[in-house]
Amino acid sequence: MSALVVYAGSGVSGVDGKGRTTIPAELRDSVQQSSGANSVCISRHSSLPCLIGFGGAERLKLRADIETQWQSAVARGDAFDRELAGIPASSIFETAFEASGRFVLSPMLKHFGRIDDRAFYFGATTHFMLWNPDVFLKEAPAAFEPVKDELNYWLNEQAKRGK
Amino acid sequence: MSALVVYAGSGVSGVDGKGRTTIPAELRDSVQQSSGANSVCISRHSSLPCLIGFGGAERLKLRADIETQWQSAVARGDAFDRELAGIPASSIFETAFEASGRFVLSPMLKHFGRIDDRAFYFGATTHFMLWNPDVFLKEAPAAFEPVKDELNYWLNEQAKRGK
DNA sequence: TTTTCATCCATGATATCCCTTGATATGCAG
DNA sequence: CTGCATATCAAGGGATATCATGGATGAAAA
Repeated sequence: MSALVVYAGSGVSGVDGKGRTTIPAELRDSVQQSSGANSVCISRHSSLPCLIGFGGAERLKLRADIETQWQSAVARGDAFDRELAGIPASSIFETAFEASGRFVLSPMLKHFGRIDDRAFYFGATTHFMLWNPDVFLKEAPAAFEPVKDELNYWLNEQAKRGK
Repeated sequence: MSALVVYAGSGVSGVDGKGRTTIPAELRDSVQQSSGANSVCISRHSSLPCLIGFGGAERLKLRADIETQWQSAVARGDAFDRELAGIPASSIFETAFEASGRFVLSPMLKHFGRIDDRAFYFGATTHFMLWNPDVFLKEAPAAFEPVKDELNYWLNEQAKRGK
């Protein structure tokens, strides 16, 4: 484990009545390499109405980063509240996914990620994001403009194949 | 791997019903030398209706760069948004090609690159470009004028050989 | 018992791999 | 230079694996 991986690729996946959703294959491979197992970490985004996901190595990295921030703050003589800094990472949920890449989105994650019956997955190099497609098109910041093109492509494809 | 190479040479290659296309031999050698493997990165161009390509493992380098930037930002006490920094690299697609140099252009890349049943490849030193021949002749900026001559040469050759 | 939840199996559609083929390029001997 | 054998090229086709998803099974909780 602990390999440096790249999260890339995108796709729209369904979310069924049980909250089950499938991570697109390309992203799933990255998550597996990062975790060394069939396990994915999902977390609320700190400011945007979406979820973020990554493998186990990234989670450990977040922990290590806090130590680094603390040490360099001390070295500069700045204040750094390690307790506060650790709170965001505490809402990361790690769940197992089956061989097919499918896992259960808890009702709470669905709530905070505003996920309904479809999820738009896309890699962002160091992690991946999970949006409600409608919310993404309407509310994602300008920096995501090229990714909106991708989503529109997928929605078009799905429409062509009859829903 | 990771050698400094020059992408040069040009050619027109077919794109079959499965989206399969062959990188011309000369360019393929550069890609192999650059990546040390049978892997190529393809990406949308940021402003032109074409695709750009280069050796594989480039994405991994971008990820490593982001980590480096993050670390030095932390050391200086600066802010660094790792999430946003990862977005541009997310639209680079890495794919393996077979020994013959053939790989699959995903439907999405075909869409954004406006590729139909033929692809015009040409080296541009630091990378190579991939155009729909018709689009290239009609819409490429003036700077590509000399390259248009090359394309016309290839199209002439193909016409002579029937088809 | 009834419900809940995770694991396992089933399925149709699609993509990936590998072998083949015809055309062209290259090397070498006569 | 000519002729032939070999290597390499681009492209086609088909068996097989993988994808995403729907549903069934079975164990533990309510």
